[in-house]
Amino acid sequence: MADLADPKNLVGGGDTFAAIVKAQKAAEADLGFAGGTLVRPSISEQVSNRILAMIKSGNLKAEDRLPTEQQMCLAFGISRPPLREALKALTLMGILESRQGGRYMVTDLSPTRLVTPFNVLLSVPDHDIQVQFEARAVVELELVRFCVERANDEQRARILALAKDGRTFYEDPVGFRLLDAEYHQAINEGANNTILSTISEGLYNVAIDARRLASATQGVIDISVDQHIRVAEAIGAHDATAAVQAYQEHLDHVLSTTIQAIHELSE
Amino acid sequence: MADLADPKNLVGGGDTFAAIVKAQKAAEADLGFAGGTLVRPSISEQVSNRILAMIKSGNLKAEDRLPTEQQMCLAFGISRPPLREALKALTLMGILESRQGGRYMVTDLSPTRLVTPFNVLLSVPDHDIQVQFEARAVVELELVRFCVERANDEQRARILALAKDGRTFYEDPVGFRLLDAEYHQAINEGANNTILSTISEGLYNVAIDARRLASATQGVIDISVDQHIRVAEAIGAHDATAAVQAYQEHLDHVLSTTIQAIHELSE
DNA sequence: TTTTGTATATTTGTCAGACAAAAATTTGTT
DNA sequence: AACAAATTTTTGTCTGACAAATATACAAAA
Repeated sequence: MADLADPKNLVGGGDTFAAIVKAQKAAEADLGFAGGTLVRPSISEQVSNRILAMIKSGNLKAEDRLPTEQQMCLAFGISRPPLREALKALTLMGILESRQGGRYMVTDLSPTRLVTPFNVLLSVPDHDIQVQFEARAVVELELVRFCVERANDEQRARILALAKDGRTFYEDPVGFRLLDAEYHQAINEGANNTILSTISEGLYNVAIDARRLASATQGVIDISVDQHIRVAEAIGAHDATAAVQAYQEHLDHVLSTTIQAIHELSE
Repeated sequence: MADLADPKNLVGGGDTFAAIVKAQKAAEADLGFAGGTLVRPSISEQVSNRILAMIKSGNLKAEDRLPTEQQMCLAFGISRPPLREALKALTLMGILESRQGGRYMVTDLSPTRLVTPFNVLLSVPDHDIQVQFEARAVVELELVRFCVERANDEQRARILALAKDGRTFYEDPVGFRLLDAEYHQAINEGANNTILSTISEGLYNVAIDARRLASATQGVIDISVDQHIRVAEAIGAHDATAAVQAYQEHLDHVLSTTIQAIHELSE
């Protein structure tokens, strides 16, 4: 028990941090917590709500510059720490942005920024690969279908160009993953539904660790590139059925290689 | 160098992207990827991301207690203000909670809690609502289909019972919304895909403000109850086509009444 | 006149120490 | 052993200070 309180054992970074959490959980497992959440809002909470209210009411518009911290402290009648806690919270939510030496600014408030919470939703770990890919199939197949219906010629051309660029990366898994992300993003943009796109990106990021394994396997990239091109060509030809079918094959391929990579890892 | 970040410059050129990727990789290599060194964004943002990463990786689970601020300062090698900025940011996002004198804790991470801080900003124009319902249709129609395939008899019975219970609430909008949430959750459980269920719950909670408006309107609840029952009966009869069709009609109905309610509000 | 480089001032980022308020823990009493 | 009071711990807030990056003003050069 004493070692938990000893600061020397805590220095060194995140791994230590996680160890503390686990040790304390083990030590205090039986200490329950009553659910009575009766709290008066902290100053930082009030301030961030007031700033949000200003944005909602139009007193603060997108791209507006905020007063300096000093002025805001004076205006709200508080000190810097709680003010900064509020500003930082809004910054992390994608509502404000700041640069050292510069001033705080309201972002463009684009829908893409504001649907960020869905990415947090998906950050809850779910190690069931099948469930993950089933969810991806539901969301991404529909995105492909929308893309066939809605993408303009420029977007179609970009998707095809990105698909063909994949040939450059037959021997470069890291580069291919960057291209792959760009390719999927291009399809999402063509589908023109910000919420579904954000969900898709979240699912993609959840699966990225597994993908790192799979894409290092010989021959996986070639097949993926071919499938990307087939999907892109079907999108270019406005053929929804073919695009969806090709994308389904792609997902099946990624799923099977991912499972295989995981099995090989555990041997 | 700003042109590298501009997507437009990637459209036509076949291997433009390849060059950029290689340049980026070279730049990243120069920076040196010593995992422990924290340099680029502000400390509070880095700490926020590291805590989020711990949640994502499972090192921090829902309802876990965090170390004290002092211990975390030592663990991360930083001082209190930036640490508190990070903790407060996560608190306002509904990921952590704190009580003065107590300790920081991870919340239950329920979709409701995570979505609530954001839907202040998500409830504006018509086309956003269209996008929202389109996303709901994609996810929830597939959940209904899965539910038809996978739910056991007990789950089907529960769904039908909840649907019929709705008749009790013809004159009680508040009670009906509670029942409605339970009904949808029952379908989600029957579908047996945790990720899609989480997404569905998140979308449901984003729309709940608008729903409050709509469900206060005369005659809306009766129609919803009828549609709920039709969906439930189709699920009970293992008829996927009928269930999906009935649910689609339900979504269309909710969408139109929601838009109407918003329009009436702005007059 | 326009451009460019430099020096200054402003502003955010981070640190340190201190105290109040609320909760958690320990101690004392019955 | 159970309950109540006192002590300790922990978060919330304040003040002051300095470093780092940026914005600004100004002077010099084309």
